[in-house]
Order: sequence, then structure tokens, then C-alpha cells
Amino acid sequence: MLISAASPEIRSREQRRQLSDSSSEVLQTKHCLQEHLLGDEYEKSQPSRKEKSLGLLCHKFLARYPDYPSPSQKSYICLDEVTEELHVERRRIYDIVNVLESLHMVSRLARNRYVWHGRHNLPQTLQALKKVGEDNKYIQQIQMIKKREYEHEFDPDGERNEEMASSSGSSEQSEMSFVELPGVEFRAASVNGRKYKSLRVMSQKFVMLFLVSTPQIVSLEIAAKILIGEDQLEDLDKSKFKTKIRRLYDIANVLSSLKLIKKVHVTEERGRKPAFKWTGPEVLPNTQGRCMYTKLEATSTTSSPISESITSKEQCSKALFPSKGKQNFTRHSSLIKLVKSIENDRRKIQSAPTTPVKISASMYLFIIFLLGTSFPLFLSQMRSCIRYLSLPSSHRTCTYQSLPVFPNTIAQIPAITKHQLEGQAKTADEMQMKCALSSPEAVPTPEPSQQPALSQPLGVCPASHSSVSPVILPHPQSGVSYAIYLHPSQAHTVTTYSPGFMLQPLPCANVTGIKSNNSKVLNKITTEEGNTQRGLDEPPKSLAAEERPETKSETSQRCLKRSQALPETNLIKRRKSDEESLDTSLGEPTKNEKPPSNSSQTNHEMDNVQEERQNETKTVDQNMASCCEQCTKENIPEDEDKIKTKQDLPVAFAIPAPETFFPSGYLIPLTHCTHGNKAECSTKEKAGVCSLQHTAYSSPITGVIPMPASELKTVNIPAFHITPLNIMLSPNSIAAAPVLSNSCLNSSSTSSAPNPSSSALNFMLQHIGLIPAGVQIPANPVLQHVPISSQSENISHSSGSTNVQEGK
DNA sequence: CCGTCCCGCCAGTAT
DNA sequence: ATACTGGCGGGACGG
Repeated sequence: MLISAASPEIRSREQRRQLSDSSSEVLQTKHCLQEHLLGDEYEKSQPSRKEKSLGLLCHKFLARYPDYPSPSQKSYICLDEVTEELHVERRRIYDIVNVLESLHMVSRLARNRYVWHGRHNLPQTLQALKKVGEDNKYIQQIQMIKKREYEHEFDPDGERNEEMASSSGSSEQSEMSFVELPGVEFRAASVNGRKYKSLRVMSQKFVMLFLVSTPQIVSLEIAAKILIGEDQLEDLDKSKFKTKIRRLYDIANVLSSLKLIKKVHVTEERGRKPAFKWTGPEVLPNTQGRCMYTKLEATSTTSSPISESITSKEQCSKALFPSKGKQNFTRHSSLIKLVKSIENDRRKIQSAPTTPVKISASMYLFIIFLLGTSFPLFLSQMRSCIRYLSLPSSHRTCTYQSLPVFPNTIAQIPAITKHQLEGQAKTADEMQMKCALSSPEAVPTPEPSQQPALSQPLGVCPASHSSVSPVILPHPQSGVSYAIYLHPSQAHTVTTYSPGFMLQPLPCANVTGIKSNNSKVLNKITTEEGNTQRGLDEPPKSLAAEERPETKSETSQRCLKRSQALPETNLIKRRKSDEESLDTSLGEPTKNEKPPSNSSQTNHEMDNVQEERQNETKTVDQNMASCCEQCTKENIPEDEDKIKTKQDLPVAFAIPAPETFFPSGYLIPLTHCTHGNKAECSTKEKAGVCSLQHTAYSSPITGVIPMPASELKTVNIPAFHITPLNIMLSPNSIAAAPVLSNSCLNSSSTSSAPNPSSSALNFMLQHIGLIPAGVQIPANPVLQHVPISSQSENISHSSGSTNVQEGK
């Protein structure tokens, strides 16, 4: 950790070392304790199968790069180096890189070379994938498969092909396409002529399934069937199915490492089946025109873009990302150069005197959520705000980027938050940057390298929407900024903010029923809920019938070769069990030190806790005063608790509000956000931030899982002061106003309403330096209106006897 | 026994 | 031709 101050390289290296060390240490310890015979044998214990797992490897890989790399310092990935340093065969790295590429976390630059993007693109990617998934009618396909299986129970006939053909056939476009992101640089470089059947596409589709289905749980079986069904029109043979499953495991492993999914089991009449549950960031529903994505023909080798839908989407994306408008390139040096020059241009723009950073630096902080509003409107509102704030006209330069930014940023917050909570390490630069942002001296003369941090991640697109529109308005006179949470209906009123407009704290009474506002959403949920889970399974039967001999001559050879390999010792086996026991004894606090491999159980615990917490919070007093009181004492959600123990941080909190009420607006004075206070923010912040960011590697499952809340609750806290070191986490919350306060450090809220407000606030606060980077106000999963305990764990309603169990 | 999934062959591509 | 990619599936490991 101490080393974290050193160069990123050293740090990451160290990190890796620790990781492996700790894991091996643990193993050795166990051995000492339980190994009866074989004294030294275990020392040179060959890496057990598990130690070689793709998941672990992926963790190591990920540990080398920051989740949110600062745009200024692009990290490149050299496969040779990686393979050497991680001691793995190249082949394995490809597996990892391929799925990362599918998420646009990396993109291929050239042979042997990739660029690391980190999770910056994740929100857009997921949104795009979700959109595509919807377009592909995956939901229907899933249902069809289930239905068919059910029918097959009785008459294993073969009319399924027709159904399948009709369904998947209708979406021929889904053949072999790879979802691209308009904003992803160099993405095109990865699109070479090679057949695109790959893991990449598979990975994307797999993710789509999660994003599309309501309980976000997908069984391998269904995933495999759907993926197969799409590829070839139905020639399901058993071996193909098996292969598909195998691939899915590969993908699932890296997705798990990314903490986007976790393994669960779906139990039904047939018994329990492996499945995976989405644990990644909630993806906001797409709104027409907001989502920009392009599908590229897999086999396309041309340098010209092949977009199937050159519609408003396209245009929109082009308008938003003029410099990124390029679509698809083959790997060609000239093209790469072009890209570079474009990038340089962009950099120049970003380095312009005035940038979003400055905006925040000058304390003209504001966040506008125009959820449910059209983008153009958003833009205009943004402009008016900017105008009002008397920002230098030069801002218009960055308007291009900064404007679209917000929505996008918001979307990213959940991921960021989660990530940070998990204690992932950050690069020193990143930390510095954050500190700098809040420090007075840095503000006046923003360094080019710093600015991108704010503007770039934001540079991409889709607007999010929610029923609540939090707004943070600067109040020059008093030097205090206010965060205002407005009901959508009021949003316009505020955004057209005029100098004379004075925001006033509103009494709790002045609330609006959120439920009714979200009725649409809720309805959707309830209707979708329950039909997503699969029903039966018995693919082999039908598949076997069609099985065709596809044997390869070389198979026999392989067998021989493999048989030569010496079987591993029993030692390894034993170790496994030892490892298990030890892990359990480790307890939560040490989680961050644990090796990534096994954490399902931990997760399980967590979920339980969360449930408890939810119940707990439910009972929390509904009125403000008492709420605050309580907050300070108890009701500290598990998550926060963990964070506290893990990072020694002040806990965040959210104040629960009456379920049926939603404050139509309230103000949160951001006292420290004034011009003169930057210094204090920065100093305190620095300490906080830095310490936070140095958190050691944490186990994959240790992260905070967004809790589903059944109701939206918010609080009206007119006069809280936000202090740098205080964080407020509203675990589930959304609208739960992210309120920070020294006196009120608690949390409890259980709100859950599609409202990125907390995210946005987090983001802003973090960038302003009010909140340590490692902390955040958890954003709330959007459509998770499922009854408290049910979340996605309870799929029972859907297929009656389906049931999900956590862990392996 | 069976769910996982490591391993590495080897075909297809890029240089 | 050589090196890089990555589809693929046998069969070993772990529970």
C-alpha cells in the first residue's frame, strides 16, 4: 500500500505480488496446520488447478491496470509482457482480452498490443448491449426455449426448429455482429477480417442476456442455446452445445472477475443448474435516440463503416462525437495515425483554458439530470445554465464534450462507486489528479493532464433518466451551493433557473408521491417479473438425435499427448479443502486481502446482511428528525460497515424518508464548495482520498452490492453541511439524497427508485474533492423494484419452483 | 458421478 | 515463412 505512492507500475507489480503471495501463503499455512505427512512436499506444490484458473489469472491481469485510468496516461497492454509477467500461456491472455474487448475495456491497437480503457466505457457498452439485446428479442427467445423444453418433456418432437427459426431467423442481423461503441477509440482496430464468431461476440451476447432478462439471472444452458440458435439455424448437436457451455464458462470467469456477474444456482424440478447473476451496474433503460451503437458485420474487412441502422442513432452519435465518428477500420497504420491525430486534436480541446474542471473548481457546480427529457432539451438547458453562470464563452468549446458528459457520467457512477468501494487500487496519478482538483493552486492553472479526467470519461453519451431531477446550483452570494432534488415536473422550472430564483428548503410535507410517478416503471417490473426464469432442461435428448459425426482425425493424437501428462498429486486436492476452511475463518475484515478465487460464500453472507438491513431500514422512522438521530447511532448498513472496517472511513449515510413521499425539492448546502474553501477540501481530501485509494486488492465478491430497494425514500435535509471527509452513502438509494454531514453519519435508506442522482452527486463531489474517491453514494439499481427479499434471488414466482442459490 | 474448465493442438490471419 | 490469434474439445480436477 505504501508503495502505491510510487509509480503505477511498481504498485501494480507489487499488487500482483501480494496477491499471489497472500494466496500461496494462505495455502501454505493451511498445509502446516493440516498436512500430516508430506512435510516439504507442499512447498513446491505445483499450482493446483484452481491457481491456474482463468478467473484468478484475470484478476491478476486486471490488477495491473486501474479500473478508471486517467485519460492522460494511456496504458498499453503488451501481450508479451503480460504473458511473461503473469506466467501464463498466451492463449489464456487472449481469452481474457477478448472478453474485455467485448466490453470495450480494451481495444486492440495492433498485433500484440492493446489499449487499456478500463471501465470508462462500461456504462455505454452495457447500455448499447442492452439495447441490442432488446432488439434481438432475447426475452422472447428465452421464453421460447423454456417453453419448448417444457413441451419436450412430453413429446420430444422436432418442431422446435420451426419455432426457433422463426424467432431467431427474424433477427438475422444478430448473426455475427459485434456491438461497437461510437466513442471507443481504436475500437475499430480490433475489427479485422477474422471471422467474428469469437468469444467477443459470444461475450456480448451473454451480457445482453443478463441485461435483458428481469431477474438478471441467466443459466448457462439457456445462454448456450440462445447463442447456438443464433449462429446456425439450428443444428444443435450435443458436442456443439458442450463446447458452447465451455466457452461460456470462460467468459463467465472473466465477467466474474470483473464483478459483473456471479455464480448462482437455479434450482428447479430437475435439480440445480449453474447460472449466473448479474451483479454489475444497473443499466438504465434506453430511450430512443439516446443509445448510440453500431453494429458491424463480423466479416467486414472494409475500412468503410457498415452500420446497419444509419438512422437517428447514427446521426446522433456523430453529432455527439464528431471526432469519434469514425466507424470501423482495419488494422492499418495510416488509419491508426489518423486516429492519433484526431486524438491529439481532442486533447488540445480538452486542454483549453476552460474545461469542466474549471467549472467545478470555480465552484459553479451543478448537475442536471434531465431524466426523461430529450437530449436536445438537455443541451439547451445545460447551455442556459452555463450562460447563467457566466462561464467564459470558451466553455462552448468544451460544451461539445462536457455537455453530453453528464448523463453519461451519471450512468457511470454506479460502476465507479462500486469499484471504489471495493477498494481497488488506483494509480498514483489518478489520486493526485483528484487531489489537485480540489486544491486551489491547481485550479487556476489546470494542467492538461488533469482536465481530461473530468471531461473525457464524460465525453460519451447516453443520457440517463429518472423521475427525479437533482440539481446542484451554485449560490454565489452566499458562497454555498445547493443540491436540489426535484420532481421531474419541476425540473424544467429549475433548470430555467434565473438569478432571481431563490431556492428554499422545502418542508417534508412538500413532497410528491414517487410511486405514482414511477408507476410506469413499476408496472413494467411487475409484469416482467416472474417469467424470466427457465423452466426445464433436457437438451441432450433432442440434441443427441441430431448429433452428427464430426470427429477429427487428430483427436487420437491429442489423447496420447495428454495422457502423457502426469496427473497432479493428491496433495493439491487436499490443499483445496484446506484453503476453503481457512478462508471461512478469515472473516470479513480481511477480505480485501484474500485471493480472488473464492468468495461466493462471503457474498452470500453479504446478501443476507443486506436483506436484514433492508428490513431494518424499513422500520426506520419516517420522519426526518428521528431519522437523523437514528442515523448517527445505528442503521449503518452492512456495506458501509464493511467499508468502514476495511478502509477506516467515515461512513456514509442516507436518510430514509416516508415511503410514499418524495421531497419535491430540497437543498443541500455545499458549504465547502465555495471558492475560498478549496484548500481545506483539498488537504483533507488528499488524505482521505489517498488513503482510500490505496486500499489493497479486495476479493472479487467483497464489493458492495447494490441493494434493491422496494420503495423510494428520500429525505429532506435542508441544512446539512457537507464536509470533505464525510461521505454519505445511501446504499440503495437513489433519490435518497446524498447528504453528507458530520453529525449525521449513517445510512439506512432503502430507497430505490430509478434515480442516478446519488451517482451524479457522488461523481461531482468526488471530483470537487468533497468526497474521497473511494467512497460513494451508492446508486440505486433502477428497476429493482422487486420486494425486498426477493431481488433477483427469488425467482420462485417465475417458474414456480425455480430457486436461486448463491455460491458455487 | 458430474460440473468445471485447463491445456494446448492446430487452423486461420497478419506480417 | 513465421508469429499471432483464437476455435475447439479432450479429459483432468474438485466436490
